[in-house]
Amino acid sequence: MKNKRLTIKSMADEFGVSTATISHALNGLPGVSEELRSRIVDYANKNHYIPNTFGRGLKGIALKVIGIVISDISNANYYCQINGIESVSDRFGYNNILCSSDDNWQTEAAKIKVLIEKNVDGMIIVPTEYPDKIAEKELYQTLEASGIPFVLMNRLVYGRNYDLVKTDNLIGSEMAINYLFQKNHRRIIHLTTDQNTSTVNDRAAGFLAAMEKRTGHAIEQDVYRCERPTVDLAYEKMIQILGERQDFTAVFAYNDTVAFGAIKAILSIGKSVPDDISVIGYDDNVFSPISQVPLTTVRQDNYYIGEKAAEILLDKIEGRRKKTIKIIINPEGVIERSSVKKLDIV
Amino acid sequence: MKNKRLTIKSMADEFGVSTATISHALNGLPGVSEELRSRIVDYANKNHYIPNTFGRGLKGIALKVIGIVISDISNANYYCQINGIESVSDRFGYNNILCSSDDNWQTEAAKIKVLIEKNVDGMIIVPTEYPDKIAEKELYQTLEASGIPFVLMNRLVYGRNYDLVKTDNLIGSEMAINYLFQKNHRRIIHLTTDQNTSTVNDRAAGFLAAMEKRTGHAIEQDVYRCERPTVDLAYEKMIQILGERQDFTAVFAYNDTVAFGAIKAILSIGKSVPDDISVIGYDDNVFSPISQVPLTTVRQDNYYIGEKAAEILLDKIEGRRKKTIKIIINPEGVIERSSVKKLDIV
DNA sequence: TCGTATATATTAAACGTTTTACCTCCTTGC
DNA sequence: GCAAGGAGGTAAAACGTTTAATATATACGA
Repeated sequence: MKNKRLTIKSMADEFGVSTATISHALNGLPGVSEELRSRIVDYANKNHYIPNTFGRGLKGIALKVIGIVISDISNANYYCQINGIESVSDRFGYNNILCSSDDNWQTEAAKIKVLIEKNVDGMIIVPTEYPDKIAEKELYQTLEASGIPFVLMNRLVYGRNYDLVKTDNLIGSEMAINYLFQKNHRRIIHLTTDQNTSTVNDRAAGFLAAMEKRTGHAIEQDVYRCERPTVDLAYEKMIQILGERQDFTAVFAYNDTVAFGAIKAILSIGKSVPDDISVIGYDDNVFSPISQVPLTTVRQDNYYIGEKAAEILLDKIEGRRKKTIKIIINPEGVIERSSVKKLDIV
Repeated sequence: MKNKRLTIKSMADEFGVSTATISHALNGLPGVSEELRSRIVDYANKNHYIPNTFGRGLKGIALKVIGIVISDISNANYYCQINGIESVSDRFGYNNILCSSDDNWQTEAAKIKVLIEKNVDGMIIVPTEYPDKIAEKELYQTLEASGIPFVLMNRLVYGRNYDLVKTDNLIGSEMAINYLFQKNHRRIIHLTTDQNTSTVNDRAAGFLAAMEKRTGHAIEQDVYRCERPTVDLAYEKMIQILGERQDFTAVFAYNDTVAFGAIKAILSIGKSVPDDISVIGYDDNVFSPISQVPLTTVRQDNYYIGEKAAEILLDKIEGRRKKTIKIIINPEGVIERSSVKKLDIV
């Protein structure tokens, strides 16, 4: 009893005309009388005709769909980026399909393959880390072989030269450190994660470079890593750090979520943020203004990043651009709230 | 120079055999010598062959894809539900495509139509409110005509009898009110939103019913609505309320995000939460434990909801279930944190 | 040696669309 | 009265895959 979907052929039978005529009528092509056309169109609407993608796709018609593969939908920042993407894809008449890789490379590879199979017209990918370099190579070869244009967002893939839109995390870190120095902090640690993404690495490298520049020597041991950037794992790591040393006055967190975990840990041992220890985050999460201690953090324009990525992708899809391009956007700066205290000069 | 994708036909030419042989080899069907099969399979792997969905789809082969249309990807709660869905769809070998309607009915209708066009095997939908009832009818007729099974999640569509998985928001509200009464609160207001979804309506109705039960009379005027459930809009509304009256001791918020806005407003006029005014939320957001005032809130098992929705959908897709089913899950209860104070008995 | 399996491969149709080339009628202008 | 052209339509191929039906060669048992 399964509802058989309306097809061009069935309508052709219904009207006693050829499939070509139905197709022409529905697509507004010449060669059909106005009278017949309107009868056909009315019938199609009344019966909720939706063209079969497979039939169309096989004819090589662009379906105007772009696939987005992000690393973690639970991260509120992506929401802005996705909005940015949607604003431009809407403008060009494209639809988006969103997949989350959950920062798992196997999931990512699977989702990308599904998108290739589904013949999306292009992809925007936030690449995850591949511990298995052969699998990574495999995936990108498949992607290239598919001929589907794609743009990387936020993170680059080491050793590969693809289109890319991201912020300059080195500069972002420098902004954070400069801000802390301005507030007279000198002993600063960086709490980040074990992931080997360019974002993580750049923010850590930026931290070390800025410390080097300011103090003449960067201390690798001041960089701490929790397994993944969650509140709970950051909390645990911070507890551990506080057990080992308390000679620092400020924590520069990899992102706001990590900062939340750090703050939770500091408060839990009876210390105050920012009176005892200052914390600065990165990303300007929606919750940062209303978190336990409203968070001072480095802000980047996520909406703009999404827009740019989509623009480049559409240029590629529609043949307006051939050469690969990398867009590196500067962070907007430090948003001041109340998690950093100005110290007296020592 | 666009990379032509590898096709069965091109491989048939390459090997000097028929397309049937290639297809059999690749699909592990009998009728091909082991020697030839392995040469073909090797060649396909080496050249990153990915079968063309359009060709397969046209043959009526299930692609094992389910479409998820949620109302708001920025809402962290959906993340758990999506995880629940993925856990079961993974188990059955299905992939997910995620779309966000942004709580906009036109967007929702557009995305659903794209999913129908793409011939997904099923959908899980968190339906938004349609001010235009004709458009709503239109959409659901199209959906039914498509023959694609779907399950509603979280919210029902008024006047329609579809498969559904949701929690009992009436009971959730009652839990919140009971908890507040236990803490000796008697004068309670409800801050919710203008949206006409079943979730909003049920939580408000639950509030009024519980108040009626406890006090003998429910006061419609104790229900306040901001336009949409965002921190900022809830903040504004709460500021306005506080300007009009301060005769209540507790606020029951529609969800945690609204609660955050309410708390922000109360603090901003120099009052304390919970010492002056208590606030209870709903949803148990990831940020609720670490918000400005750690939030006491009603918790529901979102992962389980996602799982159930996916299970029902897959039963429908694979023909194990015919009749429509509604699963109404009880909320887990109130999670106690520090935004509600126990009052002295008056 | 024949008939019969068996293994291996092919042919051709089918799925739903679009599109090119073609057909038939009717106007119109000369 | 006829050519040219337009309007309204059809036939058939093509896209990439799967699959039922069929073909061929080889091996085997009797």
